[in-house]
Amino acid sequence: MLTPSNQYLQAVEEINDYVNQAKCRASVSVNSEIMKTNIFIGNVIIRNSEWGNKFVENLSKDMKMRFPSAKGYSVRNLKYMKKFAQIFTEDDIDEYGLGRITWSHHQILMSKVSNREEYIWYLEKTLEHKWSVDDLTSQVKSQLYERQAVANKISNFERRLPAEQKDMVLSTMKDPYMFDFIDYTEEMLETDIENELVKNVTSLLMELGTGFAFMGQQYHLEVGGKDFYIDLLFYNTKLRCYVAIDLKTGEFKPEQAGKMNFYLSALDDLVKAPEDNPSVGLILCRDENRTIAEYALRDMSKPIGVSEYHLCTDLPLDLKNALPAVEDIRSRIDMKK
DNA sequence: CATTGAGCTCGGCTACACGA
DNA sequence: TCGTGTAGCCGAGCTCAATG
Repeated sequence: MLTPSNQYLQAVEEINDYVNQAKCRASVSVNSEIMKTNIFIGNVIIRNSEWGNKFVENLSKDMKMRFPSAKGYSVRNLKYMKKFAQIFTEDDIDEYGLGRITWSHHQILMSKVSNREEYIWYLEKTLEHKWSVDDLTSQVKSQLYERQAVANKISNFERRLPAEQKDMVLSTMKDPYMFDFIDYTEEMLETDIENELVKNVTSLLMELGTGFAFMGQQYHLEVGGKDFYIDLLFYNTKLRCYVAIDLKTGEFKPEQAGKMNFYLSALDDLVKAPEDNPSVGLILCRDENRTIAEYALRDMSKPIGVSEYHLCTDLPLDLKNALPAVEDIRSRIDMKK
């Protein structure tokens, strides 16, 4: 076989890119037409349905009779169309790229998100991170919007990071973080929680957000002949910087900010490459005292943020009591044997 | 060819809203 | 107040494409 020349490979690549883009444009345009149709049907429903006239139910039956092979005329779906038309107009399809996510994504957003701004925020995140319907469902359930977009986060990023990095870091940071994937018991120490997080590193990275790569647990730094260890160290490929995480089981204490400041100085000197952005620190605690945290961060020279994290046991007490105990379930299983 | 995952549609259950 | 309509939530089952 002939060795393909660079020019040949380039030509193949060029065609490949064009075809892929064309496929993508075609599916977006087909999907946009579906959205357009859904808004149209939705508007017809809005105009005609009155309380008690069973318009949606009858329409569903008739459409199914007229188009026996067509799907999507269930009562439930017609109601989604009605809701869709109440939220968006035809012009919004292009403006917000409504055709770039599937109807199932829209169903999730319609059923779980009440305000339009939040809806559009999730839509943009879905496109950005290429979330599947299930990904989107779990992100909406974890109230990502409240935690990431509207949360009043505690940090000194505003003053300690260059403008172009600041916004990206702030939009990456969450408050609180949800570590509900680990099995928490009351007697667990910081290191136990940390070990559990590392054990479930896939879930941890998912919760931290896109671009995070795990560098190590108890990351070793040697300064002035002494050993120091960073709880968890990550590199974020989008932010192009190291992210050091310090995990605390109690409430936030001011000295933790000083310690983090020291770690970040060491990290910037010893590990950071010249082309990397300044390293960022994140102190995670069970309870953030906003006033203390804001004071403590004010005079730190390095960019540091403070967030709370929640574990699965942070359930309201009455809910916790309503759940059966492990022994309870076990005894019932034994009974069945 | 079997398996797996994503997307899609549907129906059951339930709580709430409406109006006679 | 009560019967009926509406909407939300969740799981089942299906298709289709990718993968080994």
